[in-house]
Amino acid sequence: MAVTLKDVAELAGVSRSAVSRSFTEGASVSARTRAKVEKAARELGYSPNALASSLTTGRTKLIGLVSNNFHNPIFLEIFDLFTRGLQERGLRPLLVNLSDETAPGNSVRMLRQYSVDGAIVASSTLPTDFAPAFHEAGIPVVNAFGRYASDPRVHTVGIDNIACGRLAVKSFAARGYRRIAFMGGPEAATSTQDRHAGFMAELAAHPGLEASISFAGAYSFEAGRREMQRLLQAPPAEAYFCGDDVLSIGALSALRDHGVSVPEEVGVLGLNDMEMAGWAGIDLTTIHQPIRQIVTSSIELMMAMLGEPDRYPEARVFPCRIIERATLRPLPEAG
Amino acid sequence: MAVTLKDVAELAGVSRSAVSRSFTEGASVSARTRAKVEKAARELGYSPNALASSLTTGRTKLIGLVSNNFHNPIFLEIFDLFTRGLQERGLRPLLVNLSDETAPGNSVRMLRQYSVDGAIVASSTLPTDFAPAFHEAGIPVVNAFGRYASDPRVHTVGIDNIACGRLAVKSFAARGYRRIAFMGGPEAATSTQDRHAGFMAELAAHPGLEASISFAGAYSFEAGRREMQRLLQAPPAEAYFCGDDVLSIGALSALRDHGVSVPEEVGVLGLNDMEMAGWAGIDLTTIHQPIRQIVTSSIELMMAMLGEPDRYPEARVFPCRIIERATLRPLPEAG
DNA sequence: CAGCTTTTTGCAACCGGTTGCATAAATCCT
DNA sequence: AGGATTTATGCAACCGGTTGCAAAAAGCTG
Repeated sequence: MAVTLKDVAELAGVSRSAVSRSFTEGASVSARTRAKVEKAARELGYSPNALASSLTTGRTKLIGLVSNNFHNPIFLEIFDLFTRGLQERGLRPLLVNLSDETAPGNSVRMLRQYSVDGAIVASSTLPTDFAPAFHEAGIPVVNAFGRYASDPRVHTVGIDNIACGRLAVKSFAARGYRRIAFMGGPEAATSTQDRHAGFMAELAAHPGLEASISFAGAYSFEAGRREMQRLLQAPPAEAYFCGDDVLSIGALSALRDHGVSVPEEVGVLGLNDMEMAGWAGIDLTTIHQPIRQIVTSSIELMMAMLGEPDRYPEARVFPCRIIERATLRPLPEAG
Repeated sequence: MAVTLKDVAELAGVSRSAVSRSFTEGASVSARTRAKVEKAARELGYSPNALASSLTTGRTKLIGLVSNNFHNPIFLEIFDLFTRGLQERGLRPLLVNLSDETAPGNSVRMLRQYSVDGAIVASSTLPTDFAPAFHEAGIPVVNAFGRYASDPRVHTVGIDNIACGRLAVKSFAARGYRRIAFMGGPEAATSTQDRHAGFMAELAAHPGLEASISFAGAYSFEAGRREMQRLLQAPPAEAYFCGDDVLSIGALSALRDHGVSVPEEVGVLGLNDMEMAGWAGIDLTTIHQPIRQIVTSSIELMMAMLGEPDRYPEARVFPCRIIERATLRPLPEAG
């Protein structure tokens, strides 16, 4: 049924090695044999079996793409960038949906069985020892959107969530908000913890500010809406830093229903700058996370590791900046 | 570096076949050897190489998941369902992002090289001969969200887009709208064509109605918004059937900006019923597409085909129904 | 315990490729 | 032209598993 090397060799009247060599870049074959082989291959509709060759070459060009964020629309943008970027470099994404799993055992085992050349863990919510487990199992790994650490155990690409937390407080202060609030995502997510930590740290530097803290159950519209509804039972703060855009949009919907005007009475600041944040009618002021750069950089790092598996681990951090839209008061005019 | 069958065999003091058999369900091994083997395997941290075994068994458990819809948030929901469903059945999704490709050649070749056991083409916009190309290359294929045909060449699971077009017109008529409009997605998408055809067909049965037709450039917010802005330069219709929810949401934003009240002055009907359609503040009346059932059914069909590759092709069609929300006038009270 | 069945085991060939090595063919040089 | 190099080719072993087959071991019967 499937046509193999042998069939081509027979038709072309050459040895199997000759066929194999004709299909490998830079192998020692004369132009004449290569031509014969290519002709025969074309006639038979042959294409080499990548899996069989991986057995001897030790490379499958398979990259595990591991994630647990299948409910936040920004991850569709991220998957798009990852899959395109990997494909452009001849790599194939093998997708692993963790669902609610938070231990690495299963995915490590599975990806080892499939001999992936590497794994990209794309998540901002997994525990810090998740990605290193791949490294320990001998799988080159890049942790995209992972927690920044000054002494990373594995390659990490993302933003400094602590700095984001600080940035939020600074922006609030600069715009004259005084009673401010942190409304985080799930408390177990490392990104939430770091943003929270940054928020608190910066708060200490602004004695004039008062802050309140709460957490939503998930990075989702419903969770944000519900949490804001709960908060609105008491007099609200003047500005909320929400854990994420989709959470912010949920919060905004609760504020609107409650007849609270944004940004006059209450300001909202998101994080991510997903496509939807810029939609007319939403117009969310948010901290931009440079996902395109993070993805590109993660893939570059992966490519580098394929050539040099023991590459010394590094953390790549990208700066975030505020995108001014309509849910936060403008900065007072300088002058 | 990697630990193989041979290592385990040596440690356990048995033959390589014995080890192989210990890891295959229902093979002929005594309990005693299996125990020895398992112990040795555990000590060495062995797990069998799925790719090597695929060479002889002819099964990789790899399923190509082919799509080009990486800009419509509903596809995140769809990917979530597919990846979970496949994983639960021990299958591994190999993701193919077509970007703007519309010819099957590349993906067929690639998936053949990786000896996938099957391919799921998940798209409502590809040309009708896309999925059959996999079949012709000997790859079992299911076309999810594909065009319904009474004589399918390959397994097709989805909705009857023609019926959806009719349903839209019927709903408009029942609610007393008279000047109605079809605002489709990209004209080249089969789903757009079918919804359009259904719309026109049903229109013929309602002599009292007047209709206008237009198409947006893509299934996206921006495209919907821009198209509605264009339409609003002339007096608008009373009700629009938009090609898709995200398109509808774009249209709604243009209507709102224009000060047009929905559903009083203009009604909007979407299609898909993605999560976002139900968000407070959007509350889009829409035709529900049962994506969970479509995905589950596609996977079932794939499983069936793995056992019986020449299975006679069938089309599975799921009914759609209107979800009543706030962007269409209610039905007049019966009585 | 012999004789017959059934179960377990190892051998060896195979899956579809790659690659080191020795040899054959082509090319270069004087 | 003849010898020295360089390039091209095929053989055979190997990658990490599976599996048909025959032989060995175990189980059963009387």
